[in-house]
Amino acid sequence: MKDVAALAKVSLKTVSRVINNEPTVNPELTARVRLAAEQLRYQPNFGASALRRSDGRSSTIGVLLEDLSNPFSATIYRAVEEVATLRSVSVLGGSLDESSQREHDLTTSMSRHRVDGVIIAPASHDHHYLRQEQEAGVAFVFVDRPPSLLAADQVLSDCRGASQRAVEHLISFGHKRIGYLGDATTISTAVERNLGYADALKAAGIPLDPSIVFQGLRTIDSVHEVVATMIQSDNPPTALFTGQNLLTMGAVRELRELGLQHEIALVGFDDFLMADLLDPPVTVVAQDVVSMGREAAHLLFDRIDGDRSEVRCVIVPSRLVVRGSGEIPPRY
Amino acid sequence: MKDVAALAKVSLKTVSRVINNEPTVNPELTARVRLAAEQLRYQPNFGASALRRSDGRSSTIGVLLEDLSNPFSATIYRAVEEVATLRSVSVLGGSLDESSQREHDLTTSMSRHRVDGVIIAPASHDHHYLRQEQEAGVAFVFVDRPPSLLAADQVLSDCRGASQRAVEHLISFGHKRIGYLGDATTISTAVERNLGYADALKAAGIPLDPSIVFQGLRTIDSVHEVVATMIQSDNPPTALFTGQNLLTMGAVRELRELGLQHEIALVGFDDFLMADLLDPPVTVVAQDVVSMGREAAHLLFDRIDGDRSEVRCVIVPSRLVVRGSGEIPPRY
DNA sequence: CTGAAAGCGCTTACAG
DNA sequence: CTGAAAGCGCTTACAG
Repeated sequence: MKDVAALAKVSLKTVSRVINNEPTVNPELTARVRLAAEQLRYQPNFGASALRRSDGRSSTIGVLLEDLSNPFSATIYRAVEEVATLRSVSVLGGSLDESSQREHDLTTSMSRHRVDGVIIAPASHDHHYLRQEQEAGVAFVFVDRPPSLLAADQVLSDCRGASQRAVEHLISFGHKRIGYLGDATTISTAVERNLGYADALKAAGIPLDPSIVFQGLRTIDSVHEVVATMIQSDNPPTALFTGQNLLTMGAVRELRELGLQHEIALVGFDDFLMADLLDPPVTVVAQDVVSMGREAAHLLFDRIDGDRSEVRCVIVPSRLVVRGSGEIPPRY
Repeated sequence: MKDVAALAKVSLKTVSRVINNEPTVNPELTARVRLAAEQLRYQPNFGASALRRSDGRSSTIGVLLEDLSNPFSATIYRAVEEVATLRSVSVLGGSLDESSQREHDLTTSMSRHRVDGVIIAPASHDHHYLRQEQEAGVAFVFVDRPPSLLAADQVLSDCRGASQRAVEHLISFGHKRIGYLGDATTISTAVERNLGYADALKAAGIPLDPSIVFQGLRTIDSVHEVVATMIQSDNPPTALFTGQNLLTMGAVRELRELGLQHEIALVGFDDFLMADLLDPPVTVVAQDVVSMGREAAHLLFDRIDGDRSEVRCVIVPSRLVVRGSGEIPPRY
């Protein structure tokens, strides 16, 4: 900037004015500055600018999700990026991998980068440590999972209600024995989905049988054994409800291997690519992931723009996508 | 930092030494500084630190890919993040969407953030504009697609050779009439894959028939019409080679709709989730995307660490995954 | 409308 | 081993 000022024969301050598009600059000087900046390929230094600005804005936000390589996180990231781009805001991304340690490390890193705000799908269950940050003016929006011990905006999908409707859908086809496969119970959405399952059974007067409820499953492979065990038991389920993407894929695979894909009904939580091309096509609860990301971004930027209204909680509705696997009647 | 120094009753410089883990500090002072920092919840300011440091390092890199919500880009991002995390480096992510404009905007933004390096899967075909940046010390590594008019490290997958082998695989089952579906010819990998297709035909002495070669396809939907037209022509292909993920899925869907999924052979470039569970399971060329991301990250950090050796080009091998759809013999 | 001085939070270069 | 001064690239607050 010093060099630009020298070349354009104006003061530093005038260069600063031109760069920041302040209106009160003589057009001739503006032209001279722009030319000089062009010639020197001058690029303003965001960091130095943020350091001195009174609002301290870095025009950078953090997006901390479970795993940027999984389709759910990737879609949220992209939806946020879209909104951020419109405001020329850069995005620092990070994957938490269900680790509280990484959550701490990455939020610390965000704070050292002096981001204006953070969108987070948390791994930990105690967020009071973010309180200082919030008070220091960093906006936080929780997405997919609510904050614990911290008042902050959140964008969630209706896991419990949507799960209940999905299981009721199975019940409406005559199923009374519905197996449940769910993720780790440390994950709030997994708990919600399990509750929705229980709600549906209760509403239909079906007793909950813990021997066909499996939680704490995390991968496609972990599902295989569980499904095989359930199916080969004395009193196997006639339908399955899977609480997550990868678990659904695992169940599809195992049912196929057992040759039971047309005998045992299946409804999964979370849609996935090609679900409609499998045999049978898989009925799922589809979350509106793009809306979740977009909503979270809008909330965040509202806060960054100074919205001090009380904490908001946005629930994004999910819908049941009927394709075939969930409409198989019970075998007996 | 000023406050920490005051509370610990030491100079600014001593706080700076403790924060940066310089060894030459009296343990007692170190303890006092740490305590004060703890009490004040002091977080060092990366930006201010980078501004003054002699090496100017920001401990931030940029990762600019086609679309962070697609599995290929997301996997690369994640692999890079993994390596960056080990070095406590933050990652600014961006999606280019095949737009040269966005490529310019985002590289400019990276440069204003004073990133130490950029990993990029470019959209444009002229990268000489990055020359200044390079000379200013910013490392660039191109991934998936080579740079044009710029000398820079690159990590590519063996598109041409792998495509040739895939088409030869079809030929080995007796196919002589193999349709080609490919992405926009402005994308270098799409061109390479098409060349591999042509190589295989040539090596087998099969004339290339332009009436069954379709390029410039970008989405699942765009494929439907093309496949239908080819199949319903007087002289339809007995096999298809699809040059990309989404095109393969589109072809699977259309063949299924035409009821020809067991009649017409199909090999796709790029693996995808559930490909093995379709009927028939889909034979694909699987790129080692994680290795590509990891290699790119290692190259980048080598450069950031001062490696000034000549430009490197890493080719990551792909492999043919035989599953069923590619082993269907010709109908006639 | 323009500019000279001060200072953001930090590290460098030097003196003690 | 410790600290006072200067300065990174920028914006603020003020004077003209």
